[in-house]
Amino acid sequence: MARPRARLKDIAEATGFSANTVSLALRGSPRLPEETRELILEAAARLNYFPNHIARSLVHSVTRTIGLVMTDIMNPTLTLAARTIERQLSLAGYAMMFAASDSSVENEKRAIGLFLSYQVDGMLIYPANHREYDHIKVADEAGTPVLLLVDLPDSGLDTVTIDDRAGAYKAFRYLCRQGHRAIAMLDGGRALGNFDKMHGALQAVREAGLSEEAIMVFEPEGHAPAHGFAAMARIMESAPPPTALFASTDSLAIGALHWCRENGIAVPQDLAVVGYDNTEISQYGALPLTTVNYAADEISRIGVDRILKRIENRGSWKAPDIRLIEPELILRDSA
Amino acid sequence: MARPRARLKDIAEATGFSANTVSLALRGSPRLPEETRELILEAAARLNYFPNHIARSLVHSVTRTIGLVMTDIMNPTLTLAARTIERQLSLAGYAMMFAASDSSVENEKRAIGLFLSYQVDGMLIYPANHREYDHIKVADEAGTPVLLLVDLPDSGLDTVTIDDRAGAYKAFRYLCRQGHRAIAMLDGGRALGNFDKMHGALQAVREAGLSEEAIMVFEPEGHAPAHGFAAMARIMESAPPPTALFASTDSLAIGALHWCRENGIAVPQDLAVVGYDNTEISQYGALPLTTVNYAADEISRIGVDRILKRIENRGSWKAPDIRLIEPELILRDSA
DNA sequence: ATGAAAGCGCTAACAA
DNA sequence: TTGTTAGCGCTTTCAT
Repeated sequence: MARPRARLKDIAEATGFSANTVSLALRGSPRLPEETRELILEAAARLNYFPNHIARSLVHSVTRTIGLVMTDIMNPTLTLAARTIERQLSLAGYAMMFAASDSSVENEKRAIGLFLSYQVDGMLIYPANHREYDHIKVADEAGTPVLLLVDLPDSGLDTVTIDDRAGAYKAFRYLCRQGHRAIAMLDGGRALGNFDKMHGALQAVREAGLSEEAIMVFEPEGHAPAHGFAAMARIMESAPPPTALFASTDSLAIGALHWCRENGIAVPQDLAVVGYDNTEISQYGALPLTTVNYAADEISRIGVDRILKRIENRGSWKAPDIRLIEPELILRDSA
Repeated sequence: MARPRARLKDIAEATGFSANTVSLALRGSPRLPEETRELILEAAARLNYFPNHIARSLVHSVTRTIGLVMTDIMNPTLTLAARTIERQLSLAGYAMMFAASDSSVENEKRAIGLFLSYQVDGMLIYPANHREYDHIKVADEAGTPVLLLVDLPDSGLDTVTIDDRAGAYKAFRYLCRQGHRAIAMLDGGRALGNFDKMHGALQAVREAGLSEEAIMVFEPEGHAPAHGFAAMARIMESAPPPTALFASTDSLAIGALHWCRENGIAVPQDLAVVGYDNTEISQYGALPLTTVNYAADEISRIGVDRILKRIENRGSWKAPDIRLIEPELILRDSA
């Protein structure tokens, strides 16, 4: 029980061949006679052998592992992204290591350091902060390809992400066209230095011929539904109260809806609500919620493709590439 | 740019010491003079050195990595579990590899094989099927500790999980006491060989002095909200229709609620709904949903603790331990 | 057709 | 206090 695992050497001794021959046989080398190979494969099966990937990695300096660093997997968008990424990697024969930063740059640094020492072949990063990303650049420059899933302006890093400016623009254009003139914007990104959605909102409001004051900005104290819930009390105290709400994530929107339900605000009759980050949960979630489709699935697929291509190219690498995917509104009975 | 990473040897050459001394210095050996250590640390920093964990793992036959295999991370319960597990592992200085089986035993086998060849120190498994688990036992017996997050009867494997029988019992006892006599049970576990919830339901119904026919069993065609949605059409066609619904996961319940909303069924007035697997989403989710608290958080914490203890004990291992956590009902305005 | 030897980057045992 | 040697399990020349 729990005897040491079989090694090449054990198979070698069991069959009378050398470790080298065993290695060749297991990898199906054509230059070995049928007979020899079968003998070895049989012994391997009998000894319950399976290869030690760690040793192989050490020889090749390639681990076929990639690291995924995310802020918080409880955010349904990121959950979906994580799932798709794992699937794609698995199909490509890569293993995935996972770490959560909880939006803390310190945690993110630690995770990246961990992954580097584990010699991952590349990393997909959903960064904690839009301003502090030197540690990410350093990793990339030291030779471990990094792909960002959020656009960090001027980072010079490879990126595949949603065009949040365009997404917020579409949401606000839609609300303006519905006649709303007082739109609350519950925006969790500002504190982390992300003003993309704000810029899109402003553009839409301006194009509609409205004053910028049509947008009432609020910052939640976190990203969970509870924070959306808490913020609503403040929001609805405004005079006059908004007739529409844009929430920068579905999680916040869900909390906001909960507050409305408890406080007798009918959605969408009394308050139109637009979320951001469409996921299965909200799609089938019995919530009167129009959302901007973050398309986490699509960026994940494209992102994995991209980084694997880069890893497999090794030396030859061109300019960093920033790919923005434009999201669409998913209309339901809201707004 | 992308020059090969610095190794101990490089620092050795840069400082004039031997690789061994450098290794000692970097690990803070007390038997080195202050001066030497500083010299070496400085050079290491200058060369941007960080340790190659792969090489270290090869020497120690210990990777400080554990593998997590789950059916589907989109299930909010499992999302929460994954997060907690990652956190706990990270605190303990372990890295986590992740793989999803999508409830396919084939995928699960592949994932486990992958993890074994990556030499993980242990695995946490949320199994795909309640009957086929030989491949899991084999891994454990071959010396890689496995901890199950679902109880597989007679598996003889270490387990930390929710007592689903007790959970379903409480849910049905509650519904019976509210006067319900026709309770639909949307149960996604049966197809996979899990009858725990069914047993709990039967017990409650019997104790209430009702016939077993008070339970109307339905099997969804999958685990996503969409499957709960689809099943509802069949469920509400029954004559007479049920006055209460028990859904074996919150995802199914969410889909069911969506169907109710689209079909003018008021919850909980027309139909009481009890879900299973309480998560943040449903807690703040603006849904009139009573749920059984799966306590994914708690089992994850206990589970990680357990497996790390076992790993660190190495040789000495006693009888397998099955720990059942009893869930509670989270009442809201439903039922 | 098969084997011997060297080496991936690191650590541990033993010398000096 | 520091260096030398051997070896973790595997792959890769290069011999035979």
